[in-house]
Amino acid sequence: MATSSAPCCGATPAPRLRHASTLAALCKVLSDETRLRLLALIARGEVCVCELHGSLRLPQPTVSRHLAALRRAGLVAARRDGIWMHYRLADTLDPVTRTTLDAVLHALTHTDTTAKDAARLQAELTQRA
Amino acid sequence: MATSSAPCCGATPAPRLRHASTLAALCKVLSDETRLRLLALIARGEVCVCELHGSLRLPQPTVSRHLAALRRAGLVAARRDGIWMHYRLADTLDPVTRTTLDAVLHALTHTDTTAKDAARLQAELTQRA
DNA sequence: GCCACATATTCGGTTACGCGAATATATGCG
DNA sequence: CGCATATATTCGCGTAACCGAATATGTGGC
Repeated sequence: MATSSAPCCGATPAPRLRHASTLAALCKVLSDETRLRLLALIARGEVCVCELHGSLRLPQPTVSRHLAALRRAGLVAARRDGIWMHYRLADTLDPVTRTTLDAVLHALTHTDTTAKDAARLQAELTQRA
Repeated sequence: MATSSAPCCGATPAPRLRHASTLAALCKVLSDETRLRLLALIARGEVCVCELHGSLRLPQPTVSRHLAALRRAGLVAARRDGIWMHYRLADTLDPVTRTTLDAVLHALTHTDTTAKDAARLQAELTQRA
C-alpha cells in the first residue's frame, strides 16, 4: 500500500528543491488550515493522533486524512506505539524546505488559532498524565 | 470594478496574520508554479508584464490572471506607465507575512526554473536597452 | 474618431480538493 | 477467536482552481 521502497512508518523522503513546481507542491500542502493547525501542534513535540483531533475538535477521519497528506509530503513522520500513532516533524528535510517550513511554523505561533489549539492540547496532556 | 476603497493601481493591503486561515490563504497563493515563477522575477526588481510573459514563455492572459491573483493577495503592486504595467513586490507587508514570503523567495533562488527564467529576462532587458 | 498595441477579464470545460459518512485495517485483551 | 479501541481508507458529492480561447478595456498616435 505504501510506496514501493519506503520504510515501514516512514514519510516519503522530502524531495530536493530543484524545481519551482516542487516548492509549489510544498506550499499546496501548507495551504490548508487544518494541516497548518496540525503542524503547529506537532512542531511542539511528538503527539498522539487522539490528542490531535481532541485538541482541534475535528472528526478523527478528517485529521487522519490530513496527516496522511503531511506524511506523503515528507513533512512529518509517524511512529506506532501499540494502539496509538505518534506524529513528529520529519527529522531529515532538505535544508531549503526546512527553512521555508520554519518560517511558516514561526508565523503560526503568531496566530490565535495556534494559541487556542495549544492550550487545549496542554490541557489534554496534563489531564492524561 | 476594484474593491470599493482601494487606491488606484494598488494591491489589497496584506491582511494581518492573526488566524491560521490567513496563513493558509497566503500559502494557497504561493502554491502555483506560474505564480512562483512570476514572484521570483518580480522580486529582482520592477518588471513590465510584456517582459514577464516573454521570459516565462507563457500566454499573456495566463500571466495576467496570475498577476491579478498576486495583486489580490497583496503580494505585489502595479504601476501604469503609458501602455505598460510594471509590477513590483508590495512595499508594505505584514512582517510575519514578509518573513514567510522571503523564505519562499529565497527557496526559489535555489531552483533551475528561476535560473532559466532570470536568464531569459536578463536577455530581454539587455536586448531592449 | 479610428487604429494598433498592451493588458485585463470572461466563458466553458476539466480536474483537483475537502468533507461527511461509512467502512476497513490494526493492535491488544481475554 | 471475538471484541473493543485507535487509526486509516474509500466513496460520493459539492466546490474551487486552472487553462485556452475569445473578448473587453485602456492608452497613445494619427
